[in-house]
Amino acid sequence: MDALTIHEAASTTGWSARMLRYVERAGLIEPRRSAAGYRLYGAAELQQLRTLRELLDEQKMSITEVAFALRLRRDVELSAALAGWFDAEPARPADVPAADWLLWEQDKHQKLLAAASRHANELMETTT
Amino acid sequence: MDALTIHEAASTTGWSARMLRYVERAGLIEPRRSAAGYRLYGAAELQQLRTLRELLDEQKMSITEVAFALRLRRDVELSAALAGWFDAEPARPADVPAADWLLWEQDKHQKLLAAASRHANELMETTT
DNA sequence: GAAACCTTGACACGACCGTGGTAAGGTTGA
DNA sequence: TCAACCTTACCACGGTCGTGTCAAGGTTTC
Repeated sequence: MDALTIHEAASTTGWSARMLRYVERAGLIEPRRSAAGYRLYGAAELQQLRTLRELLDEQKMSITEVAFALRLRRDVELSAALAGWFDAEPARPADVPAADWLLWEQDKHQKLLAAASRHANELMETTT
Repeated sequence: MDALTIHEAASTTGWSARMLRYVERAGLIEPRRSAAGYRLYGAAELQQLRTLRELLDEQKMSITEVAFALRLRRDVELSAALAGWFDAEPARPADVPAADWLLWEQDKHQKLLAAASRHANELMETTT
């Protein structure tokens, strides 16, 4: 059997069944389903549920914030857009001549995109 | 003068003065202050305000989400904790022998931390 | 076939988010 | 000096988050 139903998983992890469904809808932990549609929590999911609780407590985060971090990690375009905004105006290094600014920016974004897609590829490889 | 007061900045960027204060409290755009405490928006801040609006629209994000992304980028411990959680259980590559798992994880985290602090250093250099 | 599970969907409710407004008071400039 | 700004600190209000509960119906087990 080696997989728990939702209330069993709830009582061994300290979450409520309601919250397990909520965590699933947030995209954080999606257990496999039985033929009839019952959620089946394996050892991996149980462990993730326990560490998720620690993560939320210790880092003072919310479930939606973890979900957003997940979105950030998956959506390369999004993280590139954010990185671009953060790295923009606030204090462009005075030693970079203004004419080179655009190129500098473009190069940085290029590197960032390359790194991001490299990471995405790694994920693909490890999960298949 | 070359710096705008809050209502001027508001009308040229399309935000409301109220929202400029809100964006500031979120830690996203913190204009310098005059001797009397008036907010002074320079060209950099105005540009960031305009691009922030595009960022929110195009990527369908909220101000608090951008604020969280900023926190992520600044708090290395936080991003390491998140990366650790994401990379944990879900599907550890079967080809990596279980005994090597811990080392593999540690190495990955080490690289991540190195990259993060490298990035932090870059930020330091460019902003000083 | 009945008890004890599971499913999704809905209502509820306090807390916070995104906004606007207003009040009480300090600053600036003609 | 006085109008037109600015500041912070509140009240308000619809929307979403985190959480519980309940209803209507399918599944598993004895």
